[in-house]
Amino acid sequence: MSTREKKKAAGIPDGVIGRLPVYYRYLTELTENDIQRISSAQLGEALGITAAQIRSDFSYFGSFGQQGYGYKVDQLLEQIKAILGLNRAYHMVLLGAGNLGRAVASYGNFRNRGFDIRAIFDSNPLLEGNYLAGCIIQPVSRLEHYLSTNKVDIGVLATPREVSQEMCDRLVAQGVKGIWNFSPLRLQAPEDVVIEHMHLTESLLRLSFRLTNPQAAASE
Amino acid sequence: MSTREKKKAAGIPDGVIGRLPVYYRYLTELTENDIQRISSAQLGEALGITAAQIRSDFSYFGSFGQQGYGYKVDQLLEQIKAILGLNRAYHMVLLGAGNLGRAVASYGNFRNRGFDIRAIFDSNPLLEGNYLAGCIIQPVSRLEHYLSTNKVDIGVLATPREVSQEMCDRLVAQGVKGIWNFSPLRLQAPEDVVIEHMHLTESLLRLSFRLTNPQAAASE
DNA sequence: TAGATTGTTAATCGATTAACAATC
DNA sequence: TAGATTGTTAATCGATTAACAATC
Repeated sequence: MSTREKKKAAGIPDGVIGRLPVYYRYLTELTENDIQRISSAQLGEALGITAAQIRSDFSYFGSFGQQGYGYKVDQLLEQIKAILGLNRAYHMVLLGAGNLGRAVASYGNFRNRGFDIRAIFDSNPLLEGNYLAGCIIQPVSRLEHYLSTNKVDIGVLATPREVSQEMCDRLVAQGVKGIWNFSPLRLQAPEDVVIEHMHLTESLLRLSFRLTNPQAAASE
Repeated sequence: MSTREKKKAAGIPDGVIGRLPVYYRYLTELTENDIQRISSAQLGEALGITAAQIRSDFSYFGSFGQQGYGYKVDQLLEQIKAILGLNRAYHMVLLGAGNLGRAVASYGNFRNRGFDIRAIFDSNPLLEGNYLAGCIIQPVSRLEHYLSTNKVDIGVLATPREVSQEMCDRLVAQGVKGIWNFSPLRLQAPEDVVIEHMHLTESLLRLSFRLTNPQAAASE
């Protein structure tokens, strides 16, 4: 077993997973500015990460550079896109067309990267039939029918806290493996379901903590 | 120097800061259900955290329990509220009244905890004068005047990426020490400014990674 | 070739966990 | 008092950093 296989077998650390999107965004910027070559030292300088950590992060997935040269930006970007799973499209459904749901549905930054919200459900009959981001808002009772006739990759939960767990269960029961959760609640789901939390309140409380305890800072 | 002082002097680990809001929410739930007493073992069971870690986390800030008894829920909650800085009000301004800004302004979950958005700015003249969450939308040119006559604690950035750094600079120049950043950009600011990022795209990319690399899971 | 920079190993650092004396 | 559980110390684990042989 190679070092890489050993590292990977133990699971990719959360820190690494968190930095991959950061690399992705910066490399995208570099290609937009026609920069073709970068070293781990330059990358680290730009992102506030040590060069050793960057090389260590990449080494979980392969060898993408050349000694004495560094990395070809476009090649490295392609590798990271592949690692992040960005070479395919994701079929998404949105549950909850309230303020937050509408914002997510209208958010352009991931739409054009293959993350397509293709159906929207809300329990409010007043919203039924309205258009939102190119989708007709459907009653939640139609959820199972939709999921059984469409292979959905990701369910976006922008529902009130009280119903989020039930909605999560219904998504999972129909085979949805990814949940993007905006409701202020830790969801329970089987191990093979991936849940990513976007907790506005927790984020704001961290900010509040850091404002209240300046000495605790260090972060970033 | 006590152990606690030594620990704290080295800075509070991000992991601890991240768990504090989790404790806060769960303890709030317990008080709502009139549960008055809890041990670190029970707390850990409920939150998927080891009891030792919970006690270690608390010990950064003091001794809140009693041997042989555990913790009084209401006392512990009060302590954590104080640690998180929730015994005061925060004067907030929102920059950007687009989809995301509107969602944040309308989001109730932190409004009633002393986080008050008291002014909203947008560069779009069509939005000027409209009401949003009880505030009149003002032109961005009024920002400095507002900040110079109001002590603002937190600026919420829901602006397009292109202008976010400039808006951040203008907030910081007028003494705003906390930035809640929703725009897909790492902001530059002096050390004493606390920046908390809410990066939708990064979150979605982490989800995409975990869906693509199931073996990497382990998380949560 | 000489210079530069990778990928990887070893060393360090820091966070988590286990153990237990203190004590309610 | 006996039982339970804390707060803290020591042990473990894992992630980050430094160093360097490999090599483009």
